[in-house]
Amino acid sequence: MVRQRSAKPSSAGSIPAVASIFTPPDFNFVSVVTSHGWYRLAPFRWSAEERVLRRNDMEISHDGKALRVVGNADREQIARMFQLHVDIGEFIVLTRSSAPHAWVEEHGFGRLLCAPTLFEDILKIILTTNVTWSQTVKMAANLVDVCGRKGAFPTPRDIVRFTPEELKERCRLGYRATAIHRLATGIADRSIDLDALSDPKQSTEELFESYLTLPGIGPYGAAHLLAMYGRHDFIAVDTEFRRFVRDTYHKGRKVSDATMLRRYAKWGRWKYLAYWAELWGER
DNA sequence: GTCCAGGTCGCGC
DNA sequence: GCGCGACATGGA
Repeated sequence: MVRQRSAKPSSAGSIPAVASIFTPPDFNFVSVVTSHGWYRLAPFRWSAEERVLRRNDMEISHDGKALRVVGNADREQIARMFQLHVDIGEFIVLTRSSAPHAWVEEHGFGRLLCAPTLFEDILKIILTTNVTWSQTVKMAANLVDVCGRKGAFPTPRDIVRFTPEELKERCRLGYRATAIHRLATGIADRSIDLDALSDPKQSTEELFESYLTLPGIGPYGAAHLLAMYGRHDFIAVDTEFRRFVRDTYHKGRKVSDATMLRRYAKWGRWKYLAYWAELWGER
């Protein structure tokens, strides 16, 4: 057992590194963290009171100018998580002339919280398909508990240690276990190359098509993945989008997807973010 | 028991 | 290309 009692960090683990990572002027920490549901999925933990976002191996806060990261502060991963590389300037300009988006600029809305890795984002998107949110939360927690190491989100190698049946049974993944196992296997044996798939030199349309080749990822998931990449040309059409547009603009009447999407055409490469802002502002 | 949830896939036409 | 049913799970 550990007999360490002092406030000093245990000698077994290195002293936690502290890093400061500067953020763009239009960056709003709380807005990004709560931009969508990811902060409620393991291993993320969010304390609204402390304004601290935690994962198994890091603790992140913001002092107004920079992110303060205690623990494993891989800069590339931090930048990915908070979309620090995404320039939302053009979107902000557009919101100034749209009444439903009048609050966006002041609130600092525009960046979406991502996982440190594309793999984690893909899995979590699969976990959101055709289930209730409460089940998504449970499946993510199960994946971390059953397959992850020391509270971390499982890597492809961690997943491949289990059979699809074991994943289904122990993580309660349902039929999603097949796609998740195939994805992990493909990455582990290099038949799926996520870096090549998400090559930023590709056009958004090409990226979309690339994501569609991934097991468990259809048009909804591909659009969602693009958004995590800061590209909002495609709206992830799902029951939530249909409900919102139907109730907000069509008095609850049924309309085609094409009609719904037409409403956001004027937003150009910011369609999904524009819709997401409206949905977000509704709360 | 039935329906459905921030869908995806494979099949038949 | 497009429509349709199956697909695990758990809550309403």
